Amino acid sequence: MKSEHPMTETRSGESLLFLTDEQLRQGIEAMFFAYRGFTADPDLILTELTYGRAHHRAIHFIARRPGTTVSNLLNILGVTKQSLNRVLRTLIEDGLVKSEKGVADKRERHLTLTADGEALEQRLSDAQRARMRAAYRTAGPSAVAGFRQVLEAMMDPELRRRYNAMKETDT
Amino acid sequence: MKSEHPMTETRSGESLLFLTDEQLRQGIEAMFFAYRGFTADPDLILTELTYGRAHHRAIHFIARRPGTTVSNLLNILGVTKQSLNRVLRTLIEDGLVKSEKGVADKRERHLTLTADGEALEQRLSDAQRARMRAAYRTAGPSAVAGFRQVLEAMMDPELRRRYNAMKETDT
DNA sequence: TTGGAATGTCAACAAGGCTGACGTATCTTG
DNA sequence: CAAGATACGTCAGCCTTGTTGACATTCCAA
Repeated sequence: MKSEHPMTETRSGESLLFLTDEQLRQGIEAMFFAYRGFTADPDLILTELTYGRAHHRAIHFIARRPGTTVSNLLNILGVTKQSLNRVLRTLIEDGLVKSEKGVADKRERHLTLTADGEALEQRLSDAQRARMRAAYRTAGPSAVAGFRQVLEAMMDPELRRRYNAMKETDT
Repeated sequence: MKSEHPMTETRSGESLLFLTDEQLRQGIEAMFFAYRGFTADPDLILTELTYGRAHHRAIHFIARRPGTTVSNLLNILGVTKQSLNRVLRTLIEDGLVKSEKGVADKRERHLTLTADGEALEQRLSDAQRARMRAAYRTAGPSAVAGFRQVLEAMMDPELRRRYNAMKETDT
């Protein structure tokens, strides 16, 4: 079970090299280390404001879908409403997010960023995009395409659906 | 600033499409959603054992580097020794990890998995690899190469160094 | 009019980060 | 050999962010 020759090829010329346990393990570690880098820059900004990643996530998706409802946000973020509510409350108190009763359905709360909220969102996403941009530049366009394909294939179906819905409906 | 034509090409035929803010934002969201999938399967197993991701990370890197020291693990994981120690203590108490005084340097503790620890490590990494393998199959070999390139470019230099060191020295 | 959906909120708890302070072996170096 | 540095463990306390459970309010829709 230990060392099947790594250069084994199948009939159709499709390499199996990248499916060895060792290759998969390297992919796993790459995800682990890369995710640390992915969050490192925004985290610095958030810490100095005594916010956390949860605040960032809320701000990100409110920015992406201005006027979104609480329950929609709950579905995207995959946390309990109590957890989200704690974060939203501080953001609203601090004047970064505005919560407005729905017009069609007055039970719903529609969330939007205030001017201050947008300013912070810009700071955070600029920081995060800078690293992403550098990585994209280093790796090149075709690597980026592959990167996106693998990530998408790794998502749970329901989240993949949401992810693609987010892409399609352009703001 | 809003809608530069997305198909703009530069002199060398290098597409800038993948560097637009919108493309970068999609990459950011892809990372977010994919990481959820990435951790979902091991999390299920861990929860039923009343362990968390912190335990998984420790187990993973001890498995990868049997006999590694506490301080090496601290550097890889990027947490405080108090935090790591809390996790290690439970793993040792539960008989999954063995901690032994160093021979050359008796201050050091060398960590290895017990048979039970290896069994759990197998369960966890099988679950995580299954999803990774499926994603790799779906996306194909060249996508996988790109995936790895972008992730590596996204890491902090110090972590990239550790990541590559981990690859080179084959167990 | 009534059931259920959407939302908010209180309380209590746990995991897993963090800092700070200390203690104890054990190396290493002057 | 003495003194300082290093590796590790641990106690205490704090924070964020997740959880469950219970309950109130508002309002849509059948």
